[in-house]
Amino acid sequence: MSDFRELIEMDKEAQCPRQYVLALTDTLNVISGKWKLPIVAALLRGRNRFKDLQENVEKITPRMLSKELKELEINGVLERKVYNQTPVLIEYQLTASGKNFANVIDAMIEWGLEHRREVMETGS
Amino acid sequence: MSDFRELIEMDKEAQCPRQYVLALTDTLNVISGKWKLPIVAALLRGRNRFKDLQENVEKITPRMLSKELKELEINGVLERKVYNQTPVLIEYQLTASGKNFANVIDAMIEWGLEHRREVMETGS
DNA sequence: TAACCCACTATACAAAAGTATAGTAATACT
DNA sequence: AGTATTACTATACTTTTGTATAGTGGGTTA
Repeated sequence: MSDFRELIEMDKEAQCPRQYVLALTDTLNVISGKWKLPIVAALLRGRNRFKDLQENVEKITPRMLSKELKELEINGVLERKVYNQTPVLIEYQLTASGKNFANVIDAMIEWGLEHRREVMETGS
Repeated sequence: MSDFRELIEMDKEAQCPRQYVLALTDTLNVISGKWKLPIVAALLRGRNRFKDLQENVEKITPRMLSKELKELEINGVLERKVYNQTPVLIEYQLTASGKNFANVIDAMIEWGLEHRREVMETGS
């Protein structure tokens, strides 16, 4: 049985263990806001230069892109790599964790699809 | 192979299918903001009256609780049930979809735990 | 040497989200 | 009659988040 479901079966008065709350908070840091998820998705699909991201994440301004990339870097989701060629090449690459985030996106998509089926059926 | 990973393997220039985007958006509607996830978590653990939620979701004001419950109801995540007893009893119960949301929370906790292990190891 | 591309940064502003505090309406309890 | 409980609502405010628009600095190309 999974982590959280296990918890649900526990004593109703018990608190959620601190490490689970921290883990959830970390995950929310990658999801929260308008842009982080689209950026991570774009990087999963291989667009990794600043300009590529500007083009592929619809209507994001350079200010927001810059800001979000910094936060994702701080949170260990991606790495900024500078290649000292001429012209200089800067790439944003997902870390191992960043790549694993596909699992979360997947769970989200699956829930969303199933939810739509449910809503259809029950007519709410 | 999972929905999204499958996509990553596809043509890099292809767009994300619309239904996946919609599904993701639905899921984000349950996650976004400061309070929805704690409320859903509390309901999964069985606290389902307004007052219970006020006590169990730390520091939420009645205004926010009311607002979030309405949105979650509109999105088909929970149902508001009025029992015409005296005194009247009002319960908020997760729908089937709402209960399934434990899967997403689970994926999030798992990613968060694994991410912390990764960050420890690589020392970033 | 002028225009162009890349990768941003700066400033000001607008909109969305959340907080603080108080109040309401229905019923029950003493 | 007065206090308590449940389930909220109303108003005003602050904070956070995101937008618009312009500009910078290094290099490259014509």
